[in-house]
Amino acid sequence: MAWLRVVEAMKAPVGTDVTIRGWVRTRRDSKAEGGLSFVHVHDGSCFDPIQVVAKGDLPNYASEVTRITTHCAVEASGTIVQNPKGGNEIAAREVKVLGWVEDPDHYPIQPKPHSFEFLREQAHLRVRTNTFGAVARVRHTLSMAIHRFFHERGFVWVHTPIVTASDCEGAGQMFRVSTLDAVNPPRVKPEGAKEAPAGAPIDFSQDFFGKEAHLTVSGQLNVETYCAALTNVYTFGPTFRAENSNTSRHLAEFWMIEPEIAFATLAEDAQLAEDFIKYLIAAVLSERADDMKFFDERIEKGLLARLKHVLEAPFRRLPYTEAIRILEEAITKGRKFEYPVKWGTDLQSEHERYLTEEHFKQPVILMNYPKQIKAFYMRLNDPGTDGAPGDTVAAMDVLVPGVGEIIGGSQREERLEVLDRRLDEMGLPKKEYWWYRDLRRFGSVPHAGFGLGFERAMMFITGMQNVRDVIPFPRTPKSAEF
RNA sequence: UCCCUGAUAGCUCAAUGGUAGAGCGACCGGCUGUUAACCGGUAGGUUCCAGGUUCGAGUCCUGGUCGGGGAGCCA
Repeated sequence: MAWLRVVEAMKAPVGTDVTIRGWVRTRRDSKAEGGLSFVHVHDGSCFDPIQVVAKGDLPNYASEVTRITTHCAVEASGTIVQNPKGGNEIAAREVKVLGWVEDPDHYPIQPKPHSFEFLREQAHLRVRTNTFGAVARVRHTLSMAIHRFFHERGFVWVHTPIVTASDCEGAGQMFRVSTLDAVNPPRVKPEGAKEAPAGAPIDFSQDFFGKEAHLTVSGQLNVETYCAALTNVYTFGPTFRAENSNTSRHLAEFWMIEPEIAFATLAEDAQLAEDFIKYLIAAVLSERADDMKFFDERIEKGLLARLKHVLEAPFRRLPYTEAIRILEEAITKGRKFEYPVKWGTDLQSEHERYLTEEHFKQPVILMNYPKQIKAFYMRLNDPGTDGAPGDTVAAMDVLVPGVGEIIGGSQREERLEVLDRRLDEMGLPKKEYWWYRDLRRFGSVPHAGFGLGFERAMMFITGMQNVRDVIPFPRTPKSAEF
């Protein structure tokens, strides 16, 4: 008898002989017809469990079937029949218990609502619940859609390194990677001295890589090198930030997607970002309609309407300078903000939300920011772009209703002399960027890219409120239990 | 890191400084092609940790640990 996944058994013709395997959600008993039990079994292949109907004449009915509790592992064989209220169920000929749940009184997961905070402490078991099963499937579907989007467009997936020995990837505290004795590390000895004096600098030349090494905070600088040969490339991998951030939107370990396109300007970068987001939404809506219906009903009311709106609305291109003007106008009309609006300063999230949720009511791509609030590698615009009162760079942020910033990107500075001036202005050592600068010396072309935080995209698409609940085993300050 | 807030049964929560309780879940029984099932009963406690005040602390005080919300940083 064929073993079918639950999703297949649900669609099998009435009369088919099947075996299913999985974990029990709930069991209900009836004394009618000489005793029968309704056992709901799920195996992760779809949102709904399948109902197994076990009758009292099964040899192990009293001894085992009626003792089944939530999350026992079972194998059930029988015939597909029509449920009186619609849908397939299995009239069981045999129900085997493959794994009991010991001490069900103290089993943490019960057939009842649990708080996400509690389930985070049971990360090894929470994936057996409705919500986290749905999150896992959507996360997989989103990952596949990301690769498919780029693959269909001729992009090459580049595996940028996890360990980096350059300490110049930009802002953000990094995790150190070292094999040195942390308690008693080797220290630099002065010329001719036998012993290093107390408090001397640590001698990283003796470390594994011969220099200080860290976990990556971004693959962008590396991926730019492949962009300058393969034209269209992207990274999709883990990223690490040792910031002491305790919020519902930050992780110490998260996944990031960073496409990089050659022979392209900011306008093409923005178009790519819009096409990308719409592709992802469409893919998840069509491939995981069951899970998305659950998120819409139980996690965020109106989620599907919000996503469909993003799918249909064109993304509004808006120069930063124009955004400031709109915000100042709103203030003169009486709109109150906690933080002031001033050209040259970064927009607060309340400003971003006003623009995308109240003023335009559609996704907004903010472009051309003041150079002083952006990174060194962003391309310097011509003076007077958008009528700006100061220098701007070709940066863009994609803002969406309900979540705010979801993508940050830019056209990169391809002119060596301008890049060098920016490095000098920001006090960054040119020597450390020697290979990045080489790209501007040997066949430099205009290019652009952006970064999308994968878990933030998950929050945007599922409506889940805490980033710790859209990754299997979240790493945050003071927390790496699993 | 800062501000606010919390930690009591497997879970969600109550308990004026004076015998630690309920609902759900688990277990037992009743009823029922059940599906958030329903009805009755039973069991279940290091009140986060370490000190302190008090005749007496779940409750008050001090310190810590961890959780949640917000802010900053950002993706």
